[in-house]
Amino acid sequence: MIKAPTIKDIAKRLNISISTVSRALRNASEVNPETRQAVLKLAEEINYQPNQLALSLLHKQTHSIGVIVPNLDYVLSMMVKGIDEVALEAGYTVMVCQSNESYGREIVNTRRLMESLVDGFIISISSETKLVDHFKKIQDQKKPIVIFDRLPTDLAAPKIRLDNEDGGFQATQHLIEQGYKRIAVLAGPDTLDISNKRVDGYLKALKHNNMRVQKDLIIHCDFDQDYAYFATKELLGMKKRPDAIFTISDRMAIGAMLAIKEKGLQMPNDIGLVGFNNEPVTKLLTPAISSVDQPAFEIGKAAAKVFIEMMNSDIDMTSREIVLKPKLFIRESSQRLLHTVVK
Amino acid sequence: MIKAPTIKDIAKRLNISISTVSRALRNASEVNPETRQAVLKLAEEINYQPNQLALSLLHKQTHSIGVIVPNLDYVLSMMVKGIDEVALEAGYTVMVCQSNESYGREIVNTRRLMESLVDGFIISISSETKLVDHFKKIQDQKKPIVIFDRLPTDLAAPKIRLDNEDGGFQATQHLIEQGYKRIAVLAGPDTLDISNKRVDGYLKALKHNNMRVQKDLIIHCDFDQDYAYFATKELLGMKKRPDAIFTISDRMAIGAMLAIKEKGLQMPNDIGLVGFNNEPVTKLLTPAISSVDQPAFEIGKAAAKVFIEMMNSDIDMTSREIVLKPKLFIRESSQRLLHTVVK
DNA sequence: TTGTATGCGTTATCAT
DNA sequence: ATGATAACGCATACAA
Repeated sequence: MIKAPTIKDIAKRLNISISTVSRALRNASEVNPETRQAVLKLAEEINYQPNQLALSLLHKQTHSIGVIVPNLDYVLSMMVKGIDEVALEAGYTVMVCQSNESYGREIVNTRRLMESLVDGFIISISSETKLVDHFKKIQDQKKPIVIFDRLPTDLAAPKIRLDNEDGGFQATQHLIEQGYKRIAVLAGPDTLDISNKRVDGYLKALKHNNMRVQKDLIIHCDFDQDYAYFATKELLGMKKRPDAIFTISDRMAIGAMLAIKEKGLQMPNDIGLVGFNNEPVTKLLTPAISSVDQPAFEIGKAAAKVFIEMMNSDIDMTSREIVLKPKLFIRESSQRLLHTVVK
Repeated sequence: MIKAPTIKDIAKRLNISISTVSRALRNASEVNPETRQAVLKLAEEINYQPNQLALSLLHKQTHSIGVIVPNLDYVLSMMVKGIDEVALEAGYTVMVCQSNESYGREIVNTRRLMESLVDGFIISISSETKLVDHFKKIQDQKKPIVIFDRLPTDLAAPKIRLDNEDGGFQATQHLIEQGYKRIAVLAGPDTLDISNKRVDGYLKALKHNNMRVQKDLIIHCDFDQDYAYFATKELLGMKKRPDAIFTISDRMAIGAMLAIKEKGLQMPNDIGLVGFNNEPVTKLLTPAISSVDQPAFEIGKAAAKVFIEMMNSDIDMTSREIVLKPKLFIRESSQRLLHTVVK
């Protein structure tokens, strides 16, 4: 390992002081033009790169953001892309760590990022995470945290999220308008707010239409496709089976779809199906699956913008909450009326 | 911003020297047990965290790896997961940056990561990248680079990759065995080795079966689904249209599939289709698409392992090349014989 | 057992 | 216009 050249090396070879070199390099204050030229030339020659570690130590800033996400599925990777976009623009480098939906892993990631380098965090929590002490420790060190997508309870930090309740409402309302009467919902883990909010929207839609809520049509399970498959099999085995299913992710919708096909039921006539996330795959399946689209890229961008703002100002933003609207894309799996009922 | 506590603070409050504090904290050498207890207690109390920046500056190591990928699609995000797994285990933090298939962006990412923090790089190049000067600069600074997935020409670095030629061969050989006679290939950008190698495999299979190569059945286009769609439309408009298509990604296979369906052709009878990557979606489509699976997670793990090895030893590994084997998954889109011909 | 001094690479302050 | 020096937080060789 040959040591990278430093200003000291330049100073030595040019027989001038390191302060002069430093100044010449940064075009600061008064430096003899000839001296500067010489410095610049030599720097170029030996491929001098300032040591950012030293600078960071000096300025107590690394210009990097730690992003912790539970996974890198379609939606989250779009969100990360959004974060990346804005961060890069603002001169920040993004470090992405996956918690793999594990609380322990999330703690490790947090510590590693925290210990070392980042100026702050943009976080979407794992499905296992209930306690947020590891995040509070970050804040104890006065580093900013922005929360996006999945919200923990009990953390004073700006939040950027989808209007999940509205998403659940739109999906359910649509199914109701299509004449479905017994609508089941495959919800995710009940530890997650995105899960619960979408169910809230579902409940709200039922209420809005004076429909009765049936507890046994609300299934909490993992986000996993397989879980959804088995849960759907159960649902379809009921004496009075549901005639529509709203799943809070497209992965789950696919699991449900497999179970439905296996049972020999036709979508949308025998049963309706609406997913969530609007993954590209929904368009490609037969039948194409209706799905609630979320502006993932925009959510990521918004999160990064708030982060940058926090870094650049001292005003308290912990109560800031930005809510973006979802949009339902109606496809074959749920459209059994040619003309949607307009109310 | 309240300043984070340092050993200096501890030393001051305990009226001892910072070196003693330092030693007590790290259980190093001889320290009076009482002194140590006091230090540990206070450190705990004020939530002391060592400043890794200072340590990094001292040791010239950050224990972080810069990973640059063109995007975070299914395969690459699996690979990154593999890298993450091994890196975490070895005490490294992974910084992921996306180049978005842009040469310029890749340079920026490289510089940012390089300038600041990482001990080395694990890289898959963008489709635009032809020159690798920005990578050579890294090596000039004696930081290790491991290349995975997509290989640049002209860079002396260990490489972990799929046997792409074998993948292309398997796919084509299978189509031939199914009796397809005019097999087209939708190749990716001809700047990418993964693209060219898969085509090489295609050519090899044709030759192996004494079939004639037809230049106009080899189409180079973007990895994009839309490009594949239009390219397929062209192919199907030919006087003597192909009776099978091998696409070097599943995204492209989907584009091809849409064009095929639009034309009213049936898979696998009228036309066969084989994709690449074995994305989960291939199983779900109608018909399910045959696809060449790559051990993405394993490739990522292997890349990280080599990286760690490079960090821990001085032996030259630049000529090391690890090649993992793909595996064809045969599904409806290409299987028109009930029993595969065994040769 | 503990303290002092130096260095990691850089910038900023104060002299010269 | 330029140089010397302190400081950032820590580890360590050396001195006591």
